[in-house]
Amino acid sequence: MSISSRFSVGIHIITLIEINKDGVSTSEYLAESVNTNPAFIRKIMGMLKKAGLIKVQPGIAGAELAKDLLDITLLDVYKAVNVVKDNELFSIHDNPNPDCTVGRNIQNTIEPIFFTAQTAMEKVLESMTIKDVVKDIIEKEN
Amino acid sequence: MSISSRFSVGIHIITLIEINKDGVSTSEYLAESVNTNPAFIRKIMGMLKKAGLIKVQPGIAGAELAKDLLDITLLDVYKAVNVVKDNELFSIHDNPNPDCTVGRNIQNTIEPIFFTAQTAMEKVLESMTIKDVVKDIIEKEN
DNA sequence: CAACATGTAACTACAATGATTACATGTAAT
DNA sequence: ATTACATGTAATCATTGTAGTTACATGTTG
Repeated sequence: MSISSRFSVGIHIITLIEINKDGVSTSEYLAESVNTNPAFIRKIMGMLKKAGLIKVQPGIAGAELAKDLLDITLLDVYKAVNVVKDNELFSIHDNPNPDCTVGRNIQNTIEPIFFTAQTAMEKVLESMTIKDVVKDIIEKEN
Repeated sequence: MSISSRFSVGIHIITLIEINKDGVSTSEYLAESVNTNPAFIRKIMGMLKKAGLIKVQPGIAGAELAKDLLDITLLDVYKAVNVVKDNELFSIHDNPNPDCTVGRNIQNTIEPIFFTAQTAMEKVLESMTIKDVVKDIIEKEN
């Protein structure tokens, strides 16, 4: 199991739109950098648009950021591309036997632990912004 | 995407072996509590055994814990059942375009962030032991 | 040897992913 | 308005992982 690459592709897209802000970021242009096909990029762009992170319009070439770099966290992107449902990073087997001490309690016991673990992960994503990513890439280029 | 229920089932199995320590925990008995089939339970038991968490022997009915309750963390179980490969909770799209500033740096920029996030999640799992789970279940019964 | 449990392999149905094609919709320039 | 081109979106496909199930080989004990 791995969290879908839509997440890393989403980060790539937003980062490139910023770095290419003086140019026109079409789905074809972005697809070439990501190394996939334009339709897949457009699907993800649709999700980012729906989440209010980027601006795209039918018929008009190119995408722009809809928010300041500092106001787009990696958690925003993660949620936008719908890779993990709320509180469902871990799946819990269903219908354990209610006639068994463990069976009738395991779900309620495990659920808060999984929630805490998932939240800890998401907090890290929330602490990083696209600005951090852009900055790091620019530094790596020098 | 969700992390396989093998993880929660693994926790269930170990917990039940402990709570049923005066009885015999066969794969059939465990399967009934988990509400699945014995072969699936045996597959997971094989993983837990390989990881040194439980003791099982071909031909001999029942399983026992191989370690003290306090020494089995949820991270141990998580790693045992092989639900997420090391450093691969998040997948990163491969072969981004090296001719693009973003393409040639995105992987190296994102990788440590994802590692930090995954580690934060796993630290939570490491802080909880089967003893905590058993204790919570017993408390819930009263 | 009989009864029974574990260890595995094989097969199935199902769902998610990412690639790809195709086409409808929308915009702008001529 | 027609042409050129970009976005939006649906449909299809191959691949992969999951969980369920059956079957049987292997091992132990009475």
